[in-house]
Amino acid sequence: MNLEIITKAIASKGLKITHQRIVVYQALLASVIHPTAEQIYDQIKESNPAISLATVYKTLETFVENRLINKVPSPNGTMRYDARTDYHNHIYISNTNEIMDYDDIELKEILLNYLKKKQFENLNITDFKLQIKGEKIDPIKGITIS
Amino acid sequence: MNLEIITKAIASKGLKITHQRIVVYQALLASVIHPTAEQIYDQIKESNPAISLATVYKTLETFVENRLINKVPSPNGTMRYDARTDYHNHIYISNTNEIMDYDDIELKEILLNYLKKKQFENLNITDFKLQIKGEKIDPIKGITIS
DNA sequence: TGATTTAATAATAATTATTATTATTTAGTA
DNA sequence: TACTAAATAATAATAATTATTATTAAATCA
Repeated sequence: MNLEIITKAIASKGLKITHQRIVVYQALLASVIHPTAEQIYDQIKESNPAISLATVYKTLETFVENRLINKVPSPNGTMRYDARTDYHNHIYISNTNEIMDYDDIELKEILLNYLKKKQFENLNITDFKLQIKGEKIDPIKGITIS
Repeated sequence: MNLEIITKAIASKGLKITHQRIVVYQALLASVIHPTAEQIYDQIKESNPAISLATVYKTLETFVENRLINKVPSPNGTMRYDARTDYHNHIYISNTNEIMDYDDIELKEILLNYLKKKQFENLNITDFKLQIKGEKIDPIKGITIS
């Protein structure tokens, strides 16, 4: 991923460009599983052994506060992180513990339409998404993927 | 809530009827906020000071394993519990930290239709729900409810 | 550019939420 | 009623996350 894009994204939120932030953001952008803070830490520590786990947590929280990334609660209770901030949905895969993105403009339209039609008294809707839960099937053996 | 219904529900899963289980299940059924284990513990301990927090956790987990109740991950990372097992959606209210049920047959139909139409390769969908996030509005003052 | 200021980080302690352990108690059943 | 397996209380342990503080680095500005 382009380093310039990364530094610009961080700077655009008025945040200082630091090596740690670049590395954490880069790792999150490169991941497709919606990693935990610890998974990001494990991934970056080989090439950056000086970065501490607490810094990873702090950095991620800073990004979330500045709406550069999103937090995703997962069914097993640990927080996951998502570099995407545009509209999309998630599929939680229970047998691999992955969280995958699910994109479909049609779905977004359907949901927007639906919510517009309905009345929600005294409630200001700030977000909505279809949460799909499923299990990956090994096409040969059936559902046995760990 | 009817004690007989509660004991029957517990027994229907082949679980022993204990005072602790009755009290925990009763408290969950009576709650509309989708409480945490600790909130249930706080609520029941006045009339049942001998029940320990660990028992509340254990009891809830037993209920979840036996599909008598459901676990609901929340945006702030702590687990919430839900006595309902029939199809319904949730609205997470960020300014009060409540989780509310949202029921609509039409929505269920829309989503079922949609998912049936789409192809998900190598994925067995086990659950889906619309996750709505919002904030309660004080009709007089605007959004200021804590 | 170099000094200064302010924010960020590393190291680690502390906290919170949850799970595990084990001795004791209890529910279901013979 | 007594037996046996399961459940509970008390508490220790663990996992995930947050707080603290001394140190370091980035941005500002003279």
